Amino acid sequence: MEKREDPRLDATRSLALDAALQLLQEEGILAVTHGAVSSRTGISRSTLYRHWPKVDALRNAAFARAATGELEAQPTDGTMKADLMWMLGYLVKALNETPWGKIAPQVIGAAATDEETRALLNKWMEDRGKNVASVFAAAKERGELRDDAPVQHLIETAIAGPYFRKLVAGRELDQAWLETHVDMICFQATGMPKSQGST
Amino acid sequence: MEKREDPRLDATRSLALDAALQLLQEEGILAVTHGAVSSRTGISRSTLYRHWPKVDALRNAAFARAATGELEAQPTDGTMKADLMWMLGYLVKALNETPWGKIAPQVIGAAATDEETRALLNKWMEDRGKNVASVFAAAKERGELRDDAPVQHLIETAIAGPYFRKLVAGRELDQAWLETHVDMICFQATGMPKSQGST
DNA sequence: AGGATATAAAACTAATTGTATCGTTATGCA
DNA sequence: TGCATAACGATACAATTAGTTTTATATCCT
Repeated sequence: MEKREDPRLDATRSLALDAALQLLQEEGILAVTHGAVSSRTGISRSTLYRHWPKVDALRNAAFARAATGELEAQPTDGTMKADLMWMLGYLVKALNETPWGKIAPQVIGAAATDEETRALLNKWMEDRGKNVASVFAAAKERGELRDDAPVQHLIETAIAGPYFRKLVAGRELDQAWLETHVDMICFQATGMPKSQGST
Repeated sequence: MEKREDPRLDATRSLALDAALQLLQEEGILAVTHGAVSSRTGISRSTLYRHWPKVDALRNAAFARAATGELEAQPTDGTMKADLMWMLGYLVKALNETPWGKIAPQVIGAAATDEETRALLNKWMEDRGKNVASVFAAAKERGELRDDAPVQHLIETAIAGPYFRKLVAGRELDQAWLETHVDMICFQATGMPKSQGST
């Protein structure tokens, strides 16, 4: 009995947010305005205002658009090093190659003054935390972890590395760096200087 | 032979930037406008425009204002743990208690689209890196480091921890967390599960 | 087919950015 | 001390942007 949603609504939303995300990446958050999106899409300004009555709503929607579709169910076999390489490699790839990597700094900036953006960022971070936590859980199962390994802190550190390097320090994330990072985490977790490689 | 600078110039700059920084902390970067600063200070809008012809220039100046006066020459004696606790404690304090902590997320956001802001942030990060590097250098001198300790990576990790936790993840930096963090770095650097404490 | 609703077009207000002009006042230097 | 310089204040103005309102047209669901 539920009425079907008018397909025009979603068509407009989708078209508008694609353009908004593009603007966001190319010219920054300040360039995301109803007028600019209208110009790019041909959608009239009044329609855009009906969908997102305030410019902040439009910008938040653009942020949210970039934060979707990143998760995937995935392998958890082999050594902790292999698992971490995969999981953090996934994160690195997201930062290097998806819109999220380009706009995350601006999300961080906006989160400082906008509750909704803060919530979006928290959710994203929480999801990353769960991903990495699952790797540690599997490693514990296998008995790879030393007894007093500070697991919570290591999870945070594992994620902090790529984020800080790319977004705050503005340096590059390549495969060599990632392996150094993962080796560090593994050493910390297992107490063993080097696990067997998996370049 | 150099002409003395008109003291009114610096008085205006100082008064205006104090207000700008205040606005930045209270309402975010978008609230920093010539009009708003004029209202707070009584300085006329035309004068502000003479000092900072574009709003970006004003905002960058406000950022720069927050990034000054943080460095200090300081002790480098005792164990690496003590040194790190001091050095990173200093960083934590800056993030928790100075304007920089409040505005850094917005600096990160602005750095994504503004060259000048990026340069400011890079400079800040570089200075932090040097601080922490000096601690490692002293530790090496003392023979505390294990041979294959990934020093560069550890420096980055030491700084990444507080920054990520506070600015990206939005969580709190307290003394207990800091000690966990420092213990982790020390373990990594020395290979010893726990150095002697210095809470 | 017909009612409901999404979109388009346009006019309008208010705020903000930035420029330009002019008179006033304080400063530095001879 | 006096005077040229230049910093400041006031005002008016143009251009852009955010946001509202109204009316007409096109599209969808039942």
